[in-house]
Amino acid sequence: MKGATALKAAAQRPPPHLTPRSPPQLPAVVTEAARLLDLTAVTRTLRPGHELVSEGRRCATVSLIIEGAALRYRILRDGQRQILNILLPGDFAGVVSCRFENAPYSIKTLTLASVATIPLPRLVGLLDSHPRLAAQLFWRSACELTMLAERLIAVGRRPARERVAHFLMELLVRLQMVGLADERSYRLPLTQEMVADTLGLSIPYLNRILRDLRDEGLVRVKNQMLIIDDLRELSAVADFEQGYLRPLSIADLLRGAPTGRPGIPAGKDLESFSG
Amino acid sequence: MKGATALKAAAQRPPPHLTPRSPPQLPAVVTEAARLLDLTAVTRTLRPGHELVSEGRRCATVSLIIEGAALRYRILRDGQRQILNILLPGDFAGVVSCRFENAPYSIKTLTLASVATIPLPRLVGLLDSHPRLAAQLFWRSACELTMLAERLIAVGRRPARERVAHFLMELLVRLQMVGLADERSYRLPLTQEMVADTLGLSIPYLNRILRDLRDEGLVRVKNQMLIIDDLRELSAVADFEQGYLRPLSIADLLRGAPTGRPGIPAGKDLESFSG
DNA sequence: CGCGAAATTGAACTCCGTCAACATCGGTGG
DNA sequence: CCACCGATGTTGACGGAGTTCAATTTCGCG
Repeated sequence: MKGATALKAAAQRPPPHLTPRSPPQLPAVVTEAARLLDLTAVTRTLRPGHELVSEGRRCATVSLIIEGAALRYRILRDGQRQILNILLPGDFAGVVSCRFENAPYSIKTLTLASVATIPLPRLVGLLDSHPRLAAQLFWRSACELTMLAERLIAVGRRPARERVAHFLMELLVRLQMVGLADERSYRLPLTQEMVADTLGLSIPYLNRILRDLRDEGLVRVKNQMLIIDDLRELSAVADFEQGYLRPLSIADLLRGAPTGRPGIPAGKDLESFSG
Repeated sequence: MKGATALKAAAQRPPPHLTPRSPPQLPAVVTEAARLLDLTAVTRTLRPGHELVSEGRRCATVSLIIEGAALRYRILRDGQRQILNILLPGDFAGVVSCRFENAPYSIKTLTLASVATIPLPRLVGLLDSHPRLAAQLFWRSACELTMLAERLIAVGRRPARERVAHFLMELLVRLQMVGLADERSYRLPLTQEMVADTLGLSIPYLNRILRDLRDEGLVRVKNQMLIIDDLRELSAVADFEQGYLRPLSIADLLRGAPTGRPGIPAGKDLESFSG
């Protein structure tokens, strides 16, 4: 699982967790950034629960998630937890945290995961020597900001029910984009506690909402599979507009208008980075 | 107010609104990014309420805030508003929105403001030709993400009172960093409605919290001046750690440990970008 | 089979939103 | 200089969305 070829290998091997329905593809990972990292990063396989970044400590590396998922979160003084985002294949962990003397957040693998880790000084060097990488990462950050903002909107102003529906829809689209979800279902390795901590809700209330949605025939959870029975309705309940997950290609930024349909984000950019 | 020298001029001229107490300084703005933008951007003076970015429309320019303040927000289907962040001098507006066919948010000037606007294609070109600019903007985005994340934590898991205190503290530090606040007071051109929409609270409840804080001798609002009477206590109530507003210098990222104290962020980087 | 984690449900409670009225303030026109 | 007016600030009463606490069940896994 170590070595410089792990990135490419990952694109051909089925992820052990977050098992895909369709042929296991990791589209976003095959890009300039990933290729460059590939040359200098050390790829490891980590068990679930491995702490990639520890709040309060210096974070000196950045990791690209190749397979599996991770959570970025903060524990408050009263013990409550706020999960900030869910990292999927193609996302970076540690970019945020490494800018501070003390990492403001923790990042922990949710599943068995393989990650490519690069020392911070080396990343800085890469940015210096590969201008296009820096620009790509910059533009990617805009998408990451969008996802966070959308979460803030949901937590700040959406009622709990809408919030849950929105979250489930976002996860569907994000997982679809990395080939880990089919048309209307995906594997959800999240406990209800995690979902509650993501959405700023209590566990019992989240559970009730989930039951309501199930009773109304919108979604079901079987094992860890989430099945959306009424996509249209769930999307309506969620007030979900998937546009914010579909950035224009960087090439399109050069023109006044986009070339192709924005629905297909050219599959060229990486996903997002966190931590 | 137009022309290529406006940026430098701004550093010597007192901002008409957001009046500074100490000598009017705009430290963060004097950097590589600002200098480069200076060459190609058009600097304008905008009245309060001018919409820099309109939700749902294509955003084809990015603007650097030189003087004044702006708000980035979303209006929900039921008419509610969530303010995502407050843009201060040194912040960019539109970086996020311009990545999408339809801008996901609106940005509106809060005060009289002067902004340097650059067409998106030109910015893309600059990133291409000036690698260090891209890297700087990339690292800046990490700070922007941190601020958003911190807001999400507050809205998701902090009780209203703590949330308000935290917000007031954050504003204090941010304004101090651009020379617009003194030791424990600043001018706050925000209505209570805006603060409520920032923190996901209702106006009456926010008002009550403000009254409580005032009755307890923690803060006062006179005219539009916010005066913190008990900084220690407010900070404690807020569970406020200002570290997340003080990134390491990019130079420090090259080493395992920082060179100077992180409390002084080398004053070299730009602030944040939004929209 | 048995154990700990996670899911589920109920009941009581409370933080915070909604609604509505009123006060205050800055500006504007007479 | 005063009357007026819309926007903002302030307060009270009430209700409800969501939390807390606690118990029970189910599930995953050894």
